[in-house]
Amino acid sequence: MPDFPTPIATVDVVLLTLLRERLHVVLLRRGDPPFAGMLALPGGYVRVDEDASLEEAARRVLRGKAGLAPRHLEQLGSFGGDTRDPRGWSISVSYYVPLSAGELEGASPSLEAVPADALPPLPFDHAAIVAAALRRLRGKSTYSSLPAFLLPPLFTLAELHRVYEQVIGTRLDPASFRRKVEEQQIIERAEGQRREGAHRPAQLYRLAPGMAPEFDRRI
Amino acid sequence: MPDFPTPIATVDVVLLTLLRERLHVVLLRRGDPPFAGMLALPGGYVRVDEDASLEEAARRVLRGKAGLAPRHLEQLGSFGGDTRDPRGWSISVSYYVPLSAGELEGASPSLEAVPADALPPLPFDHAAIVAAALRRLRGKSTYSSLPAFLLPPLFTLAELHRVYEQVIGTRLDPASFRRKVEEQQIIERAEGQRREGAHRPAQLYRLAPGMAPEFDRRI
DNA sequence: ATAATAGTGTCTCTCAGACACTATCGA
DNA sequence: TCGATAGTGTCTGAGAGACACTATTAT
Repeated sequence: MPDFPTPIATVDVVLLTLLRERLHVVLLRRGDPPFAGMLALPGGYVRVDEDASLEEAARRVLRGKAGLAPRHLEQLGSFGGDTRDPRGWSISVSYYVPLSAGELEGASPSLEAVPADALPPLPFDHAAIVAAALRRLRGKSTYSSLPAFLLPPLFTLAELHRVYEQVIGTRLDPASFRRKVEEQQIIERAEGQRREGAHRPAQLYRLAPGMAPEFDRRI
Repeated sequence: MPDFPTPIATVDVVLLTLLRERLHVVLLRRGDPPFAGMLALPGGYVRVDEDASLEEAARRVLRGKAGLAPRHLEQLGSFGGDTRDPRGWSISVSYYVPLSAGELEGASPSLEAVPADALPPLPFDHAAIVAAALRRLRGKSTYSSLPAFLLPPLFTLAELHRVYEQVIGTRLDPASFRRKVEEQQIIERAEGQRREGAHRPAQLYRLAPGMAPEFDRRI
C-alpha cells in the first residue's frame, strides 16, 4: 500500500434529457459544502466498502441521490487535478446518461432540469464535464442509437427523427433517415400505433434488444 | 475530507507501435510486488505532490519509467474495482500512446515490445485495458490521423497507406486513400523525397501542425 | 530496356439527399 | 372533402472502389 497521500476519488453523472424539444442537463442542488446550495452534477465518493466497480459506484449514486436506474450509462472520462476541488487533489470518474422525460418524472423531485445552452455557473469543473458529455452525445449521435434513449421505450419513427435532428443540430431527410435507421436494425417494430390528431397513425418501434448502440454507417 | 478509506489511484499507459509491419504493445517488466517479474503496462501511482493533473501524472510516469515524451497521449478510460489489484480497491486511469519505431529506439532499453496478437499473461486487468486500447485505435483509425503517429514525423503516402491497412485490417484502394487523405488536409507536403530502390522516389509528408486528429469523413 | 514502386485519370456503381407521391386518420 | 402527419418510390449527383494508365528511378 502507498504510504503517501492519495487523491479523493468521486463519480459524477451528467444526466441528459429532452424537454419541450430542447436538450436539458439535470442537476441537483448541493446540500453539503463545498459549494453548498449550488446546482451541480449528481455525484459522490467512491465507497470502497459498498461499490464493486466504478460503474456500480455511479449506479449507487444515481439510485441514492436521484432515484434513477438508467437504461444506458456510459463512461465519459476522468477529470483529475489539484485545483478542481477545494478539498484537495481529486479525481472525478464521469459518466453520462440519456434519459426520457418519463424516467425523469419518476425520479427524485429535487432534480432540476436546465437547458443545455443556458447552464448556471457550476462548481468544480462540472462545466467542462457537461461540455464533454454534450460533445460526446452529439458526436456519437451520428453513428449510434444513443438519441433513442432520450425517448420512452416505445416511439414512432417521426419522433426518433425529430430527436436526432435536435441533438445533432441539422436537418435530416425523413426518407433517408427511415431507410438508414431500418437498415441498421437497431430498432424493431413494436405492436400498436400511436394515433393523435386528424392524420394517419404512426407505427410504434422499440430499440432492438441486446444490440450494440453503434451503427455501421452514419445516420 | 472523507473519513473513510479511499481507493488506490494509478495511471497506466498502453504504448502501441508498429514493428516489422505488425502492431506491438510495449511492456515493462515489473520490479516490485505485486506481480514482480511479470511484463505489465508502464504505470504508477498518482502523486498528489508531483502531478498537477491526471495527464501530467501519465506523462511523468512515461518520462520516468520509459524515457518517453510522446507526441500523442489520449485518455482511454478508467478501470476500477475491488478485485483488480490484490492491494485493494484501485482505480487505473488509462491512457494510450501511438509510437513510431524511432521513438521506441530512443526510449528506455528495458521496454519490451510484444506482438498485439500474442500477448503474454498480464497482471491486474491489463489484458482488458490493452484490448480496449486496440479496439479504440482500430475504431478511430477509420476517421482520424491516429495511425500517422505510428510513423516517424516524415513519411510517404505509401507508408501511411500501409499503416492504415495494417491497423484497420482491410485493404484500402491506393487512389481513394490518397484522394481522401489529401482532401482532409491533415497531412501536408514536406520538402524532400525518399529514394530507396530502383524506382520513382516518393514525396515526403508530415502531419499538418495544430490539426485535430479527427477527419470529417471515413478513410 | 526493364523492373519496381510512386502517383493519376477515369469508369462505374452505390448510396445519400431531394422531392413528389400515396396512405390514413379526424373533422 | 380537406388538412394533417405517416410513410414510399424514384431521380439524380457525389463520391467510393476498381483498375488501367503514366512517372521516375537504379540497374
